[in-house]
This record gives sequence, structure tokens and C-alpha cells, in this order.
Amino acid sequence: MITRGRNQLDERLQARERLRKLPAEQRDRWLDIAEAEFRSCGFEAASLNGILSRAGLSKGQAYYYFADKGELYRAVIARAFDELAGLVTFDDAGARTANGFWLELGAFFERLTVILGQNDRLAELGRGIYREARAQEAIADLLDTLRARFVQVMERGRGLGAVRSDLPLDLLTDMAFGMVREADRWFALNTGELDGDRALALNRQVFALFVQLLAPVSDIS
Amino acid sequence: MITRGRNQLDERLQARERLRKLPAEQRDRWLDIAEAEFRSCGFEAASLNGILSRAGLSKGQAYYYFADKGELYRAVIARAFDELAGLVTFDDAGARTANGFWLELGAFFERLTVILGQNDRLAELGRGIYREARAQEAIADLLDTLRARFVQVMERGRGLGAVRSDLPLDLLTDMAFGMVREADRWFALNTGELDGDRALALNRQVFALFVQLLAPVSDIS
DNA sequence: GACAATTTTAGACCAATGGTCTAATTGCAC
DNA sequence: GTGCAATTAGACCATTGGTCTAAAATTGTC
Repeated sequence: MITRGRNQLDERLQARERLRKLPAEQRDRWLDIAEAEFRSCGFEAASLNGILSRAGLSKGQAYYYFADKGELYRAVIARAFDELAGLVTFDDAGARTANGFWLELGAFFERLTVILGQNDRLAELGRGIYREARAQEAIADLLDTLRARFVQVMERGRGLGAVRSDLPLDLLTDMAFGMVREADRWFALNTGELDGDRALALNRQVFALFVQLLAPVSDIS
Repeated sequence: MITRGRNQLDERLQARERLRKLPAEQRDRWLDIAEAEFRSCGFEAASLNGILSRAGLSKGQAYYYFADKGELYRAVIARAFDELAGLVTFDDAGARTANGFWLELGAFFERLTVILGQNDRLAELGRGIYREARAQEAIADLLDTLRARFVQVMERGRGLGAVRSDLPLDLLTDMAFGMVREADRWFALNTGELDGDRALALNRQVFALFVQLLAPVSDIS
């Protein structure tokens, strides 16, 4: 029972393939409805039966295209990730110095913050992910990819002397992410009482703390 | 539907009171069984029916002493908190300087780490809390108390100039907690591949980062 | 166009879930 | 003993995610 078993895995992939071959319009109609439910209830509390009846999907149909509830969620999130990737990208070709590295990363975070600030839908969907461990399991492969990408960037940062080397890189990135995540949560919670300027200033301060955490100790720019 | 309604709240408190008046032995037998289930499955996945049948509780009995599943979880966690409080306490009377403040806090964290390192049961129970948003909701009042206590300590730290003042205190504490939580997660995950000395050293480094995050910028002791 | 093979769909059905409700039982006061 | 309240048992409920079978639609072949 430890391994997932070839059959189950194959069926997952088969279902994904079937979904992929569907007309985009139909697929999007389904995913829109599912997304609305997931967004307002979270992963676990979302009613699969409710989604299906609202989308006019029979049980047979649903399980033909989605191996289980988690796969439906994964499809929703994967689509959202794609959408986000189209709105903001990280271009890491440039930097040749530690300072340049952090400027580059800072610019990216600022772009990301602006985009997500304008797009409540994507932002809330994203927050939903880290509110439930089961949601994270359902999209584990997507998160792994993201994480690997970030670790890769950090490694480049190390090469430039921008990132400290006295701690395991994954421990460091986990801590950094934990910090930023809580900051995001705080912003989402207190967004009403903050005017734009103050919010932007705080955001920059948070990024400064992020840098302070990751940069070598001597490096207090 | 926004407010909880007086009746429901009263019934919760009534149920709690009934539980409190029960002989400790019986209460503990129930909570032991519930705790085992929560610990191995988490909050949502834990089977209430399973717990009840294993504990020999009828539905009527159960809902007479616990208003709902969340209240049972709360009772388990509240007991665990009490137990932990008996094992390690934070004595914040002393410090009169910023340095003293951090030494005090550092000593506390080290004691806490040791205790939880020796007590898998409590440690895992604690980790279960932040893995599920619904678990956090169920024990919201306990977490609020804890958080308030920590903010209070941070305020004292500010008075001593140990804690930076250029950011909202709750934002700062949230970030610090997020950081430490991820570190804990990392340790729990990689505990096998670490010998004691290395683990202790890393732990101290993590605390140093914690201090670095919270202390004023000029203060790089 | 007929027939076979395959893909797709409908929806009855399943065990398990957390929670409600009523009727019975128990304990206690007088 | 009688009456009243506290306590318990467990049948019952809607809903949950998921399975399964049989029919329907589609496709390829001659």
C-alpha cells in the first residue's frame, strides 16, 4: 500500500490525457465551476457532488476525466498556474553580481505582488493551497516543480555570493517561504486598513527581511 | 448566519462544563483514544465514529460532552497544552537589557526544543495543528491566547529595545512564527540524517535568524 | 449501410461521514 | 414511592467521495 501501483497511476494519466483532448471550451466551463467551489470552500469542504451537478456532469463522466477529487483540484490549479505564468515571468538570465541578483529577484516579487493584488481570483486560489495539507498533496507534483525552480535560482544566487552557504539550501528556502507566506496572509487580512503607499512600503520592507534572511551575514547592503 | 448565536455557544460551554465535572480517569481514557486517532490521521481524516466505538461512547454520550468533532479535538489539544506547560515554562521576569531578553528567549526555545525532541507525542500533535486550517479553527481560542502571550513578550522586548519598531508587531511575529514553523517541519523531515550535534548547531543558527529577523537592524550582535 | 469494437455516458449503488432526535434509563430529592 | 432532571442508547438523516454495470454514442472496416 506504500506504492501507488502502476494501474492507478496509469489511470490517472489516462484520465488526464482524455481531459487534455477535450475541446478547451468545455473543459474551461467545467473548471470554472469547480474553481468557484474550491475558491469559496477550500479543497476538503468543496462538494464534489455539488460541482458535478452544477456543471451537468454525471458521475461516470466525471471519473472518466478526473481520477478523483484531487485530480479535479489539480486541473483547476494547473490552469491557474498557467494563467499566472502568462501574466508574470521571472527572467533570470541577467545578473552577474550579488547585488544584481537581489535587484532582479526584488523586481520579480514586486511584479508578482502587483499582479496578484489586481487579481483576487488567482491570489485567493493560491492562498487556498497552503491552508490545507490535503490540497498540497493533491498538487504535489506542481509544487515540487515550483520549489525545484526556486532552489535552482537560489543555487545561482549562491554562485554569485548572494545567498549564504552556512545552512542547507532547502532549510533556508523553506524558512524564507514560510516567512513570506505569513506576510502575505497578514496583508490579505489587513488589506482594508492599509492605503496603497503604506502597503507598498511594507512590502518592500518584507522583501528586505527576505533578503536579510537569505544573504550572507556580512552582507548588509 | 454570521454570528454563532447564543444558544449554540451556550451549549458548547455547557458541554465543556459537563466534561470538566467528570472523573479525570474516565475523561482521560476517552481523550487518550481520541488523541491517538487525531495524531495518526489528522483532524479532518480522523473518524469520529471510530473514536466513539473504540472508546465505548454512544452518540448521545459523545454529543452530551462534546458539542462537535472540533470540541473533542479542542479537548485533546487543551490537555496536551497543559501537559506541555507543566514540562516547560517561560519565565520572563528577569531581563533588563536587550541582550538579556534574547538570552532568556533563546534559553526557553532551547528547553522547548529539547522537551519536544524527547516527546514525539506532543510534538506530532502540535504539528498536526498547523497542517490543517480546520484544526486551527477548532482551537482558535487556545491559539489566540498563545499568540497574545507571545505578542505581549514581544512588546516587552520592544520596551528593552530588543525588538525592532519599524514594522507592525503582529506582522513581525507572524513572519517569525512562519519561519520557525518551516524550520521545525524541516527538522522533523530530516531528523533521521542528522546527528545530535549537527542538529543542535542548526537549531542555534535558526534561532539566530529568528533574532536577526526581530531585532533592530543596527543590532547585529 | 451493416457490423463490430471502442469510447463515452448515465446513474444506481456503496460504505462511511458528522450530526440530530426521541425515547428510555438512571440518579437524586423529598 | 413519586416526580423531576441528568444522562444514555442508538435509530435515523442527509451528504460525502467513490465504484460499477449496462446502455448509448462513436469510430473504423469491409
